[in-house]
Amino acid sequence: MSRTDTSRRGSRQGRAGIRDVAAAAGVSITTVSDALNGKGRLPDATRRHVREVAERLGYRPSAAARTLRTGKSGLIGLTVTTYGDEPFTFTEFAYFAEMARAATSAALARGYALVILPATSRHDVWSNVALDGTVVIDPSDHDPVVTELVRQGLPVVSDGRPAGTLPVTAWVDNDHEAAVLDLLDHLADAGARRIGLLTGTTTDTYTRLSTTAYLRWCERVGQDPVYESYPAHDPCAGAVAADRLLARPDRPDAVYGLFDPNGTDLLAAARRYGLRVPEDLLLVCCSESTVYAATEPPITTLSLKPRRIGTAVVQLLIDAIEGIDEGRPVEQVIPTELIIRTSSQRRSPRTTVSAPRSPAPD
Amino acid sequence: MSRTDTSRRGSRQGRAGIRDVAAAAGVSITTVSDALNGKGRLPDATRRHVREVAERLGYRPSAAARTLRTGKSGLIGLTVTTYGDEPFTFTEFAYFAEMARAATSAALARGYALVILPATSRHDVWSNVALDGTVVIDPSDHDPVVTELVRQGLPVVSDGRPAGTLPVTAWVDNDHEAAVLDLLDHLADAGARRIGLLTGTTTDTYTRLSTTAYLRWCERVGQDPVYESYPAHDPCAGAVAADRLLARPDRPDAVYGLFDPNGTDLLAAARRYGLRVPEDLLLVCCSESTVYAATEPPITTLSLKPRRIGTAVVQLLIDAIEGIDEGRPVEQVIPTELIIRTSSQRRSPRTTVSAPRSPAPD
DNA sequence: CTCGTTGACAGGCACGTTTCTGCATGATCA
DNA sequence: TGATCATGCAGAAACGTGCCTGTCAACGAG
Repeated sequence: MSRTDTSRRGSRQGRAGIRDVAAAAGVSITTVSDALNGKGRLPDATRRHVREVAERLGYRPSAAARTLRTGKSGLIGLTVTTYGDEPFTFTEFAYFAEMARAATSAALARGYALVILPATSRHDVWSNVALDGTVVIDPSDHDPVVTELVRQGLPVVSDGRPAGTLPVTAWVDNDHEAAVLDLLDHLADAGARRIGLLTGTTTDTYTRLSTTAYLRWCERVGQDPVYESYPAHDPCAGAVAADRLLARPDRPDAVYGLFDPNGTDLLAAARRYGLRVPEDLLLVCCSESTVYAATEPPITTLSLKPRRIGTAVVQLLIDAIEGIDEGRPVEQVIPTELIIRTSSQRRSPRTTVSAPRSPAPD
Repeated sequence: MSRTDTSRRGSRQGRAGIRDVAAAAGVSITTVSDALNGKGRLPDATRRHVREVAERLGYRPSAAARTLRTGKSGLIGLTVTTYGDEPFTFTEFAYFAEMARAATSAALARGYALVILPATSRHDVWSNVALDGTVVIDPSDHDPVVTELVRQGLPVVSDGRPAGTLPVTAWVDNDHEAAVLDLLDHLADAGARRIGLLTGTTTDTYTRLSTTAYLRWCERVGQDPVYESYPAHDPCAGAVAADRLLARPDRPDAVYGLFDPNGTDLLAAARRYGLRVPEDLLLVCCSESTVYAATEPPITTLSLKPRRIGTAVVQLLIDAIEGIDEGRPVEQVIPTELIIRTSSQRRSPRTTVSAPRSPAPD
């Protein structure tokens, strides 16, 4: 009758299926599957023969069918928070790029691929992709996306410790408080008497922890806090805030900027006010950019080691996916690195006779 | 008998399937599918009822099953060339980040998600993900990945015009030659007598087109070309090459750097040789970074408009996927933008007698 | 000679959708 | 009044794998 015969309709539109391979090799579908996946018990001769035929036909197994059958897609979501309607904010470019790069490499090495999914995506896109797990960057408190993912039984690993009771599978983060305290001590050692802070108005964990660490340090050494906040996702607001900070009557003689562009912004502001770096103003900012190695003067930066974070996050996630994380710790702290350059080091006290710069030509 | 009854094994592991929804709503599977997808002819009452039940059960359709059935996954590959074992080279950070950001947004707006897939990926990863199409950034001549994808019948759109006979579906690019010619004219207008070039040793299209445009311009105006090449993927080589360029006996009085970090590198080199910018040396580099707005002095940059490119590439690709590109052009040229800052503008010609700098103190 | 055992494969079900086809029911119309 | 048609839904066939369950031959042991 009209039963589905072996030839079907002849290799359907150019793409060869497992059936075609089986027919061409003169074996059954099971044998083909086993031969290609290294399972079952087949003599090497058969295995080789099947592989040859598959290669000749250009056979590529259907990812969808395999995913449907096995329940594993080999896909990992990379969720980035959004400001406005664009994914990942401008000030995090270097950090995000490095982190994503490392995460991509790490995932690839274990046979997984990354899918970029902004947190505020349309729901239909989220449900349209089969994920084995998700990496969430800096999840906000009680993130609905994370909650939904966990409810579906998917492992979720976050970059940045989760706020509140967010039920992530694991997380990776720096010890932001220790890093800030260290850095402030470094500035104080270099001779800073009053250290200012350029921080953000957002409530994310990084900003919050760094700022409270700063305030605690101030309290400990008995310095009045002097800081300016600005919306970090606005590319222009940083320059204005830097200017404001240096225009204050209680102008600091050292500044730490929490965000990547703060270094150039503060340097520009210092020039406007005729302040020499590092003689009159010590400067440190948190950045992954290498431009600060070539500025005049080179600026000391705090690196959060995004490469290591990206790698660690993916490893933890894949471990959870493959179920080999039972006894493993669910949180991992990556050390930061203070890259000390000219901007935070006072020369030997020869500066007493340095030529006077033009105060403020413009 | 042991026929598959309606209850099956009871909503299988927490995840509700379409069957469960059908049973709970007292309708057939077809009705559920039609109700949720807005197809078929159902009264609003039924549609609403089914949606309610689905919502109550927390039903999420299986992406894998849908993909298997429809042949569309809603996934777009984003292929980046790799140098070494890490995806996308360091010098392209800002460009890549902006481009990827725009591409992600554009894809999302049309219901697609992006999968990051380095070109040199293991083959098993490539075949393990069901793609509807792929964006390729700067494909090399006769790229095996592109060839393979096209052979599978998948649309491929490239950022950067394909070299040789690479069979891409469509491509988007800037008019690099026109951009360089424009930029050199701008430098000449600003008073440059001998313009140097900082270029790369790689053979990618961008480098090649830009360099030949430079050579053509030199020929046209009768200037001897003076340029240095370096491997652009090496983060340190740029500084060395910049230094070499300014150390030459036929030192240029204006330089265009093809890559993002060249601006700070050239600025640092200029300082080392005591050259004032722009008085003694005019500077332009190709970059998307905003740091050049705040350097001392601010540096003129050529922007390749990665946002527009990312958006255009994705639009073209999705048009091809959905088959609405029949009459459309398969190539699209995005205009560049020269962001003119202090580094390429000479003040009123008062510098005619600029003091001779110390040639090479170190 | 029979029986368990092992190797080498084939049959067929299930994964969870989408969608084509088909079957009722009532309304419309010649 | 029977034929035509739109409506509202159900059945079931795919989609291409992976894998569980058989079958059949060969073979050594009792």
